[in-house]
Amino acid sequence: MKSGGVRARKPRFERQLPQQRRQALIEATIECLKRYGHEGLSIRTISAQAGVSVGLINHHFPNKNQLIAAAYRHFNSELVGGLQAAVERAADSPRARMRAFLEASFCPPNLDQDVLAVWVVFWGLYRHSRLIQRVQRATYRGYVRLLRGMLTELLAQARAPQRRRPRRSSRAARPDLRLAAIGLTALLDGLWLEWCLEPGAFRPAEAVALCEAWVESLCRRAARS
Amino acid sequence: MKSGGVRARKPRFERQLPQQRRQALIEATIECLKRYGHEGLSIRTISAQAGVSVGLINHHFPNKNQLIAAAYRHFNSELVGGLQAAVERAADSPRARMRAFLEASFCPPNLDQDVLAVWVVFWGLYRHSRLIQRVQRATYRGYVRLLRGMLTELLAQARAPQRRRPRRSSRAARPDLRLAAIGLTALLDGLWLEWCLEPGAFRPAEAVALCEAWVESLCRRAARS
DNA sequence: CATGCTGCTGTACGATCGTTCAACAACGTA
DNA sequence: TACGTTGTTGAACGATCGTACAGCAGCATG
Repeated sequence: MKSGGVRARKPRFERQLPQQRRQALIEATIECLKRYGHEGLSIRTISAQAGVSVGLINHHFPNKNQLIAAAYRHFNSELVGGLQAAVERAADSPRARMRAFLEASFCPPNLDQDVLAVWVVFWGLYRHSRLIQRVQRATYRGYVRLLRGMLTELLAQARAPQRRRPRRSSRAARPDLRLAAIGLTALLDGLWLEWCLEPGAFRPAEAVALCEAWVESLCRRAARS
Repeated sequence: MKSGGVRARKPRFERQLPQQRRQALIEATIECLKRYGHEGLSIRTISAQAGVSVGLINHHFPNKNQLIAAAYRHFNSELVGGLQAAVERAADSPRARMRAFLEASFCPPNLDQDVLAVWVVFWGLYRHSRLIQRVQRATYRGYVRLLRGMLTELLAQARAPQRRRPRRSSRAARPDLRLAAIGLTALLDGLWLEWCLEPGAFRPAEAVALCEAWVESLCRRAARS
């Protein structure tokens, strides 16, 4: 019994600001995806996870698909934001920034079997949901920009010591460099996928080493003009 | 009117052997996955696609999950079988066999957006279905054996010209070779994924070239003992 | 303490899901 | 032609889905 004679009746629910509640529902959605996969994507499962009633979701989101799209947007921007923060936290050298990027890619919370499971469910929705496609395009752009920015930094530095004035516009990368960039992305994604599927096969540091070796050979080729 | 006075009444359905019907249902399942994604995985959608009634599926399969697992098994073995056939069709040189493997990997019917969509749905089921996990383990083994076989062939040939008798057991590959094999798988899968997501980004032949360059540098390192 | 706004609850509804099963009918066989 | 086997149909069942909505109740305000 507390605070004198005042009735200590516990409220049956707590009102929250729409913004906070929306965020909680988004996080509950992702948690359900981690736990139950595609079957976790039901209004009742999500509302139970969030500790609210079934009706609340449609009070904050026009329909289920909008909630899922919002969760996808959140999940994407968490990834890109985390990588970007890691890069900005690193030293100023282009090589150190690339290393920070790679290490963040092969670290929790990104390197996680549950996280892969969530991605896979979202990818499964991609083909048949315009909402998901829109979110994908919007966030993937940030990822590509981040990675491409680091690569051009690196290549500019690799070329610089040899000749002061560039022979061509630096925007038009030579075809093998374009291919090498494509290969780096593929290697990165492939290693990430492989580790999540079979975490015992290799250590994260080894994945970083493989990617760095690729980048290094790329720089050597660039230096050879 | 045909064949004289005999009633030409069209039968309402055609009886088929269980084996044939099962196969037809499996193919209808995959077709539904290509068309409708995860939402295509319903008894009614699949039976409509196969042109049969809703009850027939449970006559040939104990339940829906068993049908899906059978479809997954079929899909997997089609992939591995196709790759294996391409390898065996190739010339006898290890390098030619590897090239055939890579070219088959970056060709229809494997290199297809619809096919990726089907894979993604299956992967989404993986975590929460023991049936799918069992099928995955059984078929993935064949894929790994095929790829590893070609790599050991290649490396054995690369080492042979230099020293006749191997210094160590050829089974215990040196750590960087093991890593390189992991990297090749990642590069292969990553490029495949990337192409399916964005078919315009590069040509299949370029993907083959990237993988072959990786294999070549791997052979060079092996030759250096 | 009374009032109003609105976040929130929870029942209800129609649609669709996987599965069951009794009846039907195609087709080999006698 | 009649029969028996069995592949096949399709209605029906209970469960669960997403959504709607009328009313409850938390909390700031006066």
